[in-house]
Amino acid sequence: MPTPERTSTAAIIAAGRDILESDGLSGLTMQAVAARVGVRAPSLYKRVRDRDALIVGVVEAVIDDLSAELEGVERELASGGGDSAEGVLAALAATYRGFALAHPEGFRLMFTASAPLASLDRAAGPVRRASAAAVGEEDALDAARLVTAWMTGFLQMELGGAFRLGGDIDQAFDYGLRHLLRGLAR
Amino acid sequence: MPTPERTSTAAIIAAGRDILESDGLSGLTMQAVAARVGVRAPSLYKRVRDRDALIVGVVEAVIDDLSAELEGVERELASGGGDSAEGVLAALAATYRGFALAHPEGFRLMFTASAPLASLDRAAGPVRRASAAAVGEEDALDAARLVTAWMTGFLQMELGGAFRLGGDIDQAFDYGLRHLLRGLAR
DNA sequence: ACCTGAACACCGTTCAAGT
DNA sequence: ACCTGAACACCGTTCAAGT
Repeated sequence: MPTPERTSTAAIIAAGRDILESDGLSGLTMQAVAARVGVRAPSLYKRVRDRDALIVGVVEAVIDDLSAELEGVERELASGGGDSAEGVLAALAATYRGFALAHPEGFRLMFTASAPLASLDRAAGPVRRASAAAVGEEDALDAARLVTAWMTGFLQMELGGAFRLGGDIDQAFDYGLRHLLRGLAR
Repeated sequence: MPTPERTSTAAIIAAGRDILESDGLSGLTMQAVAARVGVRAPSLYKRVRDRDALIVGVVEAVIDDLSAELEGVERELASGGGDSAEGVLAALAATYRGFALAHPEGFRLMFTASAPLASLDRAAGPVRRASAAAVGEEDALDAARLVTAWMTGFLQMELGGAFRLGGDIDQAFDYGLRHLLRGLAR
């Protein structure tokens, strides 16, 4: 006899994201997720293969959100017109940092759990296109990797508390961005 | 009646590092470490508070090794003389990358598990001093953070397979280093 | 003094049985 | 068709009992 579904994959992923941010990766247990969506842990296996697959789903959702934010900035600045490629890169960097500080656990997980290639590709698009505008198509990939690697490493360090030695973090971010763009200028 | 010790903290940490590199963090269990040093899991609690403390000990040992390598490069180039600050930074970056590729799990853990401040401070020394020589004392900390963040992010991405989209990774590293130094040049 | 078996709590996962 | 209790394997951790 058919029974109505009591939850959904989307609800499970959403619950996973909430729990991840509040309790960290170790708190992201099948039982915690099940309790939040109102079923027992074994029922989750109807929708996700195992805990690893759930984590990948969560990471994918996080990356999609980040992509949407970056694409939004890209669109705004394009429609406004008159923005230099450097200005676009600066805006993307600020957005990237804002996202990391707003979703620290999800951001860290992006580089721990292996996300689907398509997600990463989409997220890399805006910086990649702004880099092409700044340095030309030939060096675009290398330049985008330079910018992305710096942002990623900086935020990893900021979130991990590696900047405990002092100094102004906002200023360090600004210094890094300025000198990075200077190194890329043609 | 006193009994001779059958293991030591040093042996436990060393076993932890081996297991970490071969089986990853999830394989680093108390039982696996105990088996490797020849005791039962409960005996480990005589020397380490819990699994988290063991992980911190492993990370500290990894950072100390990295620090020693970086200091070795610093010493060599100083005694050789005639090396520009940029040359020293390039050599340190190559050493940093070599270490990450040789000990990928340990390297990743450096930014996941929170290491003691003193360890991080020591590891940051060589890049910090080379940066001071390159850009002057006032901007040294910001410049060192720019270089370190880029290296860290780049390697995090390389190890995590975020470069699956193609392109030559060695060339991307070289491109990044060159343009970074260009951005820092006075 | 150090080591161990036994025990407990907790988690991931499977599966037969319920509706 | 979906959900659940029961069960199993595995892990971290504690502790009384061994030597």
